Amino acid sequence: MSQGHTDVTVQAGPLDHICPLNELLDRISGKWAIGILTLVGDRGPIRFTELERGVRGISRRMLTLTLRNLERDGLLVRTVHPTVPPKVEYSLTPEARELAAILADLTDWALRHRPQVARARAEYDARAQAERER
Amino acid sequence: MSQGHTDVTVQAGPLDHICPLNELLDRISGKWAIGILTLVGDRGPIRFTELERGVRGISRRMLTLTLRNLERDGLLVRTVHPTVPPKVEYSLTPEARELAAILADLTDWALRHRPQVARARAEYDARAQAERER
DNA sequence: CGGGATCCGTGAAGATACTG
DNA sequence: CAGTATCTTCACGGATCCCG
Repeated sequence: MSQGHTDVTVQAGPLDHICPLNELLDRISGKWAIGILTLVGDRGPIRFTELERGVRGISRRMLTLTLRNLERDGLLVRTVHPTVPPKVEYSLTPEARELAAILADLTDWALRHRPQVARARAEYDARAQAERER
Repeated sequence: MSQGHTDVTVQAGPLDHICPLNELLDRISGKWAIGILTLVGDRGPIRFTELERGVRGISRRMLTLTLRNLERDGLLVRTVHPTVPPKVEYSLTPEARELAAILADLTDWALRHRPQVARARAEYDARAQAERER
């Protein structure tokens, strides 16, 4: 599964900080991109306000910015219906649908391992605390 | 690694819907976590300096910080060999191995779609430019 | 309704120097 | 070798107001 994928080390060309890992990170990092992609994937074509309600805690500004970036990268399609009041819908491009599937796996992983991670964190903090008191 | 606290209500209620998505993001966001997990997964037990060379562009400080966070979350195991000079090796925990497989899929996606994303970005920027000049 | 513009705080990340 | 310690910078993201 993790067989054929690329080497992170990429044999030392001086230009190789163009590593695709960082490009990927620029795409899905930020607090909101994954959540938005997931939601758009689940709810099909979805309106701005629906997204705003669906992604808990996001501000109008960050929703707009994240949508623009995803659109710019060719992951989202923005469709404007010239009605009044305006109606704008967002949907995934085919490539983004592939990505959304992987992100679903990620979310699944997070769900399954949530308790273990919480426990590990508590133990680590407890040990760190104990050492500080020695 | 979330910054400005969205600070959800302290009360436990129906509004307490803190989806695991954000927890996941805290875990793998940051510029370096994915790269490190991938590299540790590929190279098995790996030493600090090897990581420093393998992850291009990372500073000593950020490597340390990211390693500590991953260890704290129970994704990495840090093994100290009390030799001289010191030797420290990092390896994945079983849960992290699952995660690394998914991250490999992600990296794969990034590789496969790199050209399309670049093209989409160029087109978007061109259109934006054209509009600004109208 | 679906944004854009602006101001601002804060944490992520860089640079540099030192250490057991 | 494998880290700490400090200082600084920067851009992410929140809050607020405005607009077609």
